[in-house]
Amino acid sequence: MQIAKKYFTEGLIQLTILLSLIGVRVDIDSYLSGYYTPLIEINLGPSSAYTQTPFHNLRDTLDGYSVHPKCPELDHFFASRRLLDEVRNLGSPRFPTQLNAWLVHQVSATNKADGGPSTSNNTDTSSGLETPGDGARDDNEHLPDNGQEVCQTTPELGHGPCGAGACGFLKEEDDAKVKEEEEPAPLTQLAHSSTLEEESLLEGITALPDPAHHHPPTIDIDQHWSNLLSLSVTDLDDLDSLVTDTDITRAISQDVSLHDAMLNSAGAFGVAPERGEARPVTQQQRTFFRLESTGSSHSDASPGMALGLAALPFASVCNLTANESSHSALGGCLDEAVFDQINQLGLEGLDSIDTHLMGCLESIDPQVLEDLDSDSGLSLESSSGGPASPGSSEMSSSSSSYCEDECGATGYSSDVDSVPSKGIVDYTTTWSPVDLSESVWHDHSYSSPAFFNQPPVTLPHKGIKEEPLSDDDSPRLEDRDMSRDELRARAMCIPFSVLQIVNMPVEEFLEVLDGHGFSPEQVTLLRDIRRRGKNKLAAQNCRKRKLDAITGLQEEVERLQAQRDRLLREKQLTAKTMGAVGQQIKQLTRDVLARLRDDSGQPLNPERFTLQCGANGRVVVQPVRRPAVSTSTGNKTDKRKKEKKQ
DNA sequence: TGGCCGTGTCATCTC
DNA sequence: TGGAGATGACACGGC
Repeated sequence: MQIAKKYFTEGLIQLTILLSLIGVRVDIDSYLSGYYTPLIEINLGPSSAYTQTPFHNLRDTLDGYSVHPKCPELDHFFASRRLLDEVRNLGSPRFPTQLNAWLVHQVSATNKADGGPSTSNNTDTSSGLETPGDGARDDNEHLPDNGQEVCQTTPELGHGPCGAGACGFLKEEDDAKVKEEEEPAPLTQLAHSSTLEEESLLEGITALPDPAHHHPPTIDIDQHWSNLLSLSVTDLDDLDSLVTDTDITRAISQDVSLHDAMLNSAGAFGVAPERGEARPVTQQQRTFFRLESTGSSHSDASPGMALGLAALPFASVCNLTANESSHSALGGCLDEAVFDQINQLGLEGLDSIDTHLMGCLESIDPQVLEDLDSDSGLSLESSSGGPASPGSSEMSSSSSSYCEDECGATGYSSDVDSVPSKGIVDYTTTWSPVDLSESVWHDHSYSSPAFFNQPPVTLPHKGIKEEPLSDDDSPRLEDRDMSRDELRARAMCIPFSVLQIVNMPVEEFLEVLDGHGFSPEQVTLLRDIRRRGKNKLAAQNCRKRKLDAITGLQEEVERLQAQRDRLLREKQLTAKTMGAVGQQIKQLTRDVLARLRDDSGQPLNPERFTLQCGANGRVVVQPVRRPAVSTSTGNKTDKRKKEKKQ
């Protein structure tokens, strides 16, 4: 249960950080303007298709900076786009409004405590966001009544875990808006948006049960976390029931937003809802946990997995190899804790397998190796298991440097259907030298959003492929499901998985080559596996970049075409304007000259005189200078014409 | 059955 | 000099 609490808490921390980050960087476009903020790295790390640098590389850099050293601009561009997509995918676009509501509440409390003006930066943040969330806020504003009516139209608030407490928030938001219209919001409040939103989030979780009592802004966050951590086993076990009792019937008709998820999560944290339906709550819970995932979009988490898994023994979660939802539900929660366990495993136990290795080498069937070498169609992915199979491999079990889930490239993934969960589990337990007695679940696949969107592993042709076999046929089935490199490595009794070989740092890889007494064939195979694996990742990223480049170029073409059309229209308009102005000048010149008289008292002939405006502003009447001096070419032409006439 | 697409792999280049 | 990444090209399988 401690583990579950830890995961649960870490998930909350991640979600809180995520929300605060979103709230801080309300100007999403700023990410596209050249900033290279840690936020990008944070979001880029676990999910970027271009960040195939494992953690062992990131840990030696400035918090993961220089992720893509060879192409930082392009990487940044893609990372920014990815970040933008992630922010947009977080839920309905109303979440900034709700965050602002928390912020308003917090600011108000702060101001009350400080005796300062009760203002809000709601306008500032909203104006900077330019998101549809403003529209949602406007919808609330346009309601006939505030307060209770707002509660009814925002079921996630009114009937959620906090009840009137949430209404109090919105009321306060409305009040803040009224005050905001009266006096400008101080810009300095923006600087506190991150902290305020984090505190507001915590406050929203813990203080919601008591709507009449608002915690002061100086509330101890540690106390909140202590309260959260103090949830007993029964509390956690009852979370599902609590959640499913929540009445969010009205929320069914709405897109699940970040705010929806948060409020429901708050309801799960010890607030007994009054009534409700199970399905929409579960849906929102899924969204909630998706938010705290590693940036991937698990769209099909299994109902009931959200909080139920938190109470499961960790090993049980790990063994859900065929259940993608397990990863989607608690992936973000588990990752960090999982890596802690990964770090504790290490490669120390590898030294003890040399004896076993030698024994295996002696038992290698030469024919097997020959068959393997004759096939170049290596399939690294098939052995990795992919994100669809959480129990993919034990790659990260040797050290944190092998964490593929957190830092592996999220490029294109393939062969999910070829991922044999059964084979993987057996693979990790039968021949891996690493102690996996704890059944640590690591997703060592080349994590990809496409992977997460894929249905669970039970694919049709896979089912056809897995005909019932006797126990004697199981090894052959595993061999068939494993990738060729895995088979090669297994046949050569190489005590590392493909992903281990691919993702371990070069220093460790060289140490492995030197320190384990591998034969030259084994060394060659290890190098080939590593090369193929890395090249596979590189190819995936290369293709991804290519597609993104094509998309970017298409957008650029469209933009330039629009710009060209606009410039052409401006040109035409300018020409028309110039023509009109010229006509006006001519008319004015004629009028002026008609009013002027020469020495003989006759009006000036516009054909012979014109008006010239000098540099000093004086207007001077000048005789029209006819082109008396023509070019030599013109003279020649005239002469020729004359000669022809003659 | 041919075309398209995604993917893995190899060869090669560059850093 | 070797490792790693990038990328074009090719093969293969699925649709």
